[in-house]
Amino acid sequence: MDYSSLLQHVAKHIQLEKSESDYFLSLLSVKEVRRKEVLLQEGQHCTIINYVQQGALRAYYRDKEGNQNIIMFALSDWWVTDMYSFTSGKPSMLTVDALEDSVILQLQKVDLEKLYQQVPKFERFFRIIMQNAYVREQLRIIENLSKPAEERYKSFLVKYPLVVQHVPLKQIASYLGITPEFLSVIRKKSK
Amino acid sequence: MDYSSLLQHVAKHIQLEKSESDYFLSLLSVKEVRRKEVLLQEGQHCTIINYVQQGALRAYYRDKEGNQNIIMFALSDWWVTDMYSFTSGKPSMLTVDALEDSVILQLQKVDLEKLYQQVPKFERFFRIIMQNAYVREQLRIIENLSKPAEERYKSFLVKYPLVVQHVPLKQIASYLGITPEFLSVIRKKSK
DNA sequence: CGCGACGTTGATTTGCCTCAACGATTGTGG
DNA sequence: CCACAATCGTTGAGGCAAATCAACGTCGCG
Repeated sequence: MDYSSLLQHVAKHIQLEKSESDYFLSLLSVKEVRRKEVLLQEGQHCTIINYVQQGALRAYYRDKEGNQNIIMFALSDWWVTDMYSFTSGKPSMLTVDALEDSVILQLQKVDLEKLYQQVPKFERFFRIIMQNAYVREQLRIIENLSKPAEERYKSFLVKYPLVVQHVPLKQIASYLGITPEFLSVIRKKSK
Repeated sequence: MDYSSLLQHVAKHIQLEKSESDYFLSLLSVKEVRRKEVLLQEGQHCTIINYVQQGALRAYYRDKEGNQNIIMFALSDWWVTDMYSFTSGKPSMLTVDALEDSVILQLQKVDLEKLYQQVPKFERFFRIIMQNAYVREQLRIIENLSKPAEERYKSFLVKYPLVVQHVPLKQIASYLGITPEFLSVIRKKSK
């Protein structure tokens, strides 16, 4: 298994000794999933954080009416889990599944706690990851509150060009909080 | 100045030696603000993170049309800043001002960096703070995507009863992403 | 006391949804 | 490798949630 992309990703924020990165890698397990395979089912207790080495995942919330509301896409180099369930221990609200065949590195919550103790630098690493995640979610809230659907769509195209290549339009509609039909109307206007 | 509420808040997540908490407190400066006073103006470079010791702040985004979209309320024991600007160094998108006379403890970005170096435990502390902030924002996105305005309002009443006591309805409407007029319609129905 | 912010009401408009239908792909089992 | 089914993207008619605009009484504050 080639962990170079993960190690490069980590190296952007903290510097590790060889022994530290070895220890870190020893805590991970590799999971290969096929398209549509479910990594986390709504209602389960989420004890795993996933790093996408290759492929594409998504996380969605299913509401009372059964609609899927897409909360995030996760391409290569992204961390994804139900952080609410992961931190609180409560049943997860989200389902995480694979948009295409993917290679995932998994870290158990108990192992993450050990990692924090053995290599406190990872507190810094995940502090930065969480901080960025917080900022991203807040920017999304700002967009949702202040912009109409058409602008949110254009902004999405600019912000996540890679996602656009991997994901059908109806899922982008769901992420934007609109129906596929209405996205279609928007797209026609822009042409 | 009585820092006990801040120290109790910190102690929920990390244990500090006396020398460590003394150092931490030495980095803070106290700012007393009056109702309507601005702590951070949109467009400024945000280099301060604020802890609300007493009172109430809010952060809002002003869109092209000039509408205020309230991003967060911050009561006692909350941290508030424009985290986007704080971390990226870019001009802030948010304005932060006081909803009532308040006592704020301020920490400069450079001092926070020093704090991380001198007392690495604070990496853990802010990792947890950021993680919680991330989860909160994600839950808000889920609500905004999946629930109609009336349910979001009811849910807000349950989740932030203290805010309701401090804040006029039109600001709650803005937080919920609806107009004051429509909130009024919702409230009439519930009676 | 007077003025501006607030909360409310009603009439009208609009952004987006629902439902139904349709070709065009995609993918899958035989 | 084909045939059929499922998913996708799109179009249109009709409907609803929420916005806009205007008006009004109330209240806290200067």
